[in-house]
Amino acid sequence: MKSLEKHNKILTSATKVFAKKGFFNARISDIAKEAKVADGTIYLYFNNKFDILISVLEEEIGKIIEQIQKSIEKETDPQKMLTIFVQKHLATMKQNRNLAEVIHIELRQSDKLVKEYRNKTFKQYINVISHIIQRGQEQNVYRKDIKPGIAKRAFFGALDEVSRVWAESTGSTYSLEETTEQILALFLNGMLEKKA
Amino acid sequence: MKSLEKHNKILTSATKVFAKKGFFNARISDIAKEAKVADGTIYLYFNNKFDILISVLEEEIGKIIEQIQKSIEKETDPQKMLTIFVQKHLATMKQNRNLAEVIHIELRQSDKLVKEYRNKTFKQYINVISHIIQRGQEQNVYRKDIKPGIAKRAFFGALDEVSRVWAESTGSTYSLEETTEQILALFLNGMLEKKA
Amino acid sequence: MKSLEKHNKILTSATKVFAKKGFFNARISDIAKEAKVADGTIYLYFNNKFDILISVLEEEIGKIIEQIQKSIEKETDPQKMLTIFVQKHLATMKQNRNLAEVIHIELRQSDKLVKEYRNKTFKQYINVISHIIQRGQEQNVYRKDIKPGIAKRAFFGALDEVSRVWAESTGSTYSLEETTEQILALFLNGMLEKKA
Amino acid sequence: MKSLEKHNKILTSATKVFAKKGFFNARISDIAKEAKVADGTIYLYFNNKFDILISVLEEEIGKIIEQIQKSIEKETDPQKMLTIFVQKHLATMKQNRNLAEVIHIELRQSDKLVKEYRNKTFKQYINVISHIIQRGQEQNVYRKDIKPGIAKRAFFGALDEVSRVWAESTGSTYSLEETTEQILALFLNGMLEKKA
DNA sequence: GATGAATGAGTATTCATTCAT
DNA sequence: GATGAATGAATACTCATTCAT
Repeated sequence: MKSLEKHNKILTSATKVFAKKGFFNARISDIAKEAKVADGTIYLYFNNKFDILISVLEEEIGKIIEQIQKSIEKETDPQKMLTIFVQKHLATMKQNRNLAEVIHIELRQSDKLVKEYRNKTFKQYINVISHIIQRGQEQNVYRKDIKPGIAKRAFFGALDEVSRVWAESTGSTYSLEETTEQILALFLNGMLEKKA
Repeated sequence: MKSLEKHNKILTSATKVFAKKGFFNARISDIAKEAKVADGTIYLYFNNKFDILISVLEEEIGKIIEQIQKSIEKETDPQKMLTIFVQKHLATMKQNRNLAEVIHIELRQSDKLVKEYRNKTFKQYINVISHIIQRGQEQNVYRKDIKPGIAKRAFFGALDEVSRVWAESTGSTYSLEETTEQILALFLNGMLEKKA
Repeated sequence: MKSLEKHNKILTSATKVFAKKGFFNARISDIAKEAKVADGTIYLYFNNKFDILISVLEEEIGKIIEQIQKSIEKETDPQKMLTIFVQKHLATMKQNRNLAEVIHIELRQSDKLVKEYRNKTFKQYINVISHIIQRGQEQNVYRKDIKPGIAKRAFFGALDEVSRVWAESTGSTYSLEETTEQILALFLNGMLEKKA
Repeated sequence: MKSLEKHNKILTSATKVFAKKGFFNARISDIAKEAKVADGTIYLYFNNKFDILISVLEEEIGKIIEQIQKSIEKETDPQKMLTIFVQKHLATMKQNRNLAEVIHIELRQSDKLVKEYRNKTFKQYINVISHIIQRGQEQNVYRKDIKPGIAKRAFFGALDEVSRVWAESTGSTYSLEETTEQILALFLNGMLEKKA
């Protein structure tokens, strides 16, 4: 049974096709061709077209979320945790353009199942940010008047939008290091010039 | 003119339907029913289904962008400009749930025409932010090491994500005033506790 | 709205196609072509392929059953009633070959819905026979040891099988009059030579 | 031979599945699962799905026909022959529900090959009846005005319909003995009360 | 202008059949 | 012989779009 190998091959192919055409414009035959299998073979591994999308979200994004969460758990210093979070998130998005595109586009779908997924696994990811902020506030590193519930969304939104440029642009853009540094500078110190 | 009235009625209905079902799951007959016209009537005002979406983006979002830009142009103080931008943006998104939903979801579409629109009108909107930052930097209000090209995206991303909560949530969330204040505090002063 | 006309046209065409190919081998496009409408048009009048079959059974057979029942209700003499029943049944079956074929073939389907129909409307038809027999027994016309519940089935089965020949055969067969006479003779007098 | 055993196992399983779901709704995998073999194994014993159906008709029904024909051949008295025919036919149908169901349903198929089979083997079976009647007429046991060509069909149709009840019903029905007796009484003596 | 019945291109999915192991 | 993963042809059904009224 070479099942797992083919399962992953289809998932990668689907990610590629979804990234290029979007879920609704993607054809099962496109994915099959990309994965070099017959159309029917796809249905040996997935229940239907939508199941493929959900699997991409669950499995592929799931892996990323897990990785990032793990690398943060080792740290205790909020500053370091936040830095790692930004670095890892942006690095992953820059690395895997197809997956980044799918996250940017398909995760927004108004479909009930997609929303369900978003509300389950994804919020968990965003909450990592608020936990870091809370810990930082307890340690008097972060300002107490910052509300973690709002800040976590602002922070994630910023990362998400910033990384979208990589997925959609073709030419050269800001580098990973530069972007990481700027985001951290922005959120940690703000834009205001410190008055003497 | 009766025509314009119907044109707008269809556009509003389409926005509502797109918000609820998403573009691909929306049926022309859904929009027709919502607008209380016959299916065929829609084709007297729009070329095709996609044209309706583009029109929603162009006209409805266009109006908003124009309004916000106008109210900012009157100001010269970067701090006030930024404050107005945040207030207006969030207020509009909270006011018009349907449109907010369409912006959140459909503006991400991988479709070529949608991307084209985004690259044209939308970037113009985002650039309002970078212009404000640049002006602030010239006036020594904002830090010079902040790169407006990255900051504008981070800023917009934050606003976008923060406002998404209103579109998708059913229960009570953070208020408009609270959110506006927090976003400004975050981006202007950063999260770091100012050491004495 | 020329709805009813087209509805019937599709129903007749479907009956013809079902008769020729059987339900499962019939293609929607076959029916559409036969009815000279587009494939999609069929779905304006029927929910799905199966609904067409059920409609043929319900509407077309329904009409026949109704007709036969009416012409019997006018009579009170069991002998005349039975004669009319046999005549009408066989005449109808000989007249409309396509419908006869569909009744013979598709009414046997193991499908749940078909069974449901059979159990509802069809039994009602068969029970006409047992009622006639009962009345005849009360009037001392028919033998009391005949059980109407079995006899009604034997009677119907005989008619059904006898009429199948017309639907399936291409050459000449027994005439309507001949067959009617024989069936009546058989069931009324039996095959046994009356001993003096 | 192990092969023959498996051949029969598949045939029995197919009969069961066909009886339950009907030929078109039956899946090869259903039959394979029922027979506890792999899907591919079936194709070592049969050419295709349709071949299985034909084989069920040919082999399974063939055996029954042969048995009944044999038990009749021993007799010379038309009355006894007819009695045996009815007894055996009904007994077999009541005994083997699955096969009875397949005969009732699938033998009606409009498929060319099925029709061919019916026209070949099956008519031979029905003709047993007409031969008995003819013999009875020669011996002055049966009335001369009965046309064996029509009567054989009426007779078979009656048996067929009467036995269908057993295949489809779940509750209690008329017993085998009762039904046999009634059918014979009906066809031999008719329904008419003998006037003194 | 407005209607909505009619159109027919387009596609996800099924499942009989094959064949490498 | 036996397996069951892989194949890909086949088709019911949908829905954007048209056009006669």
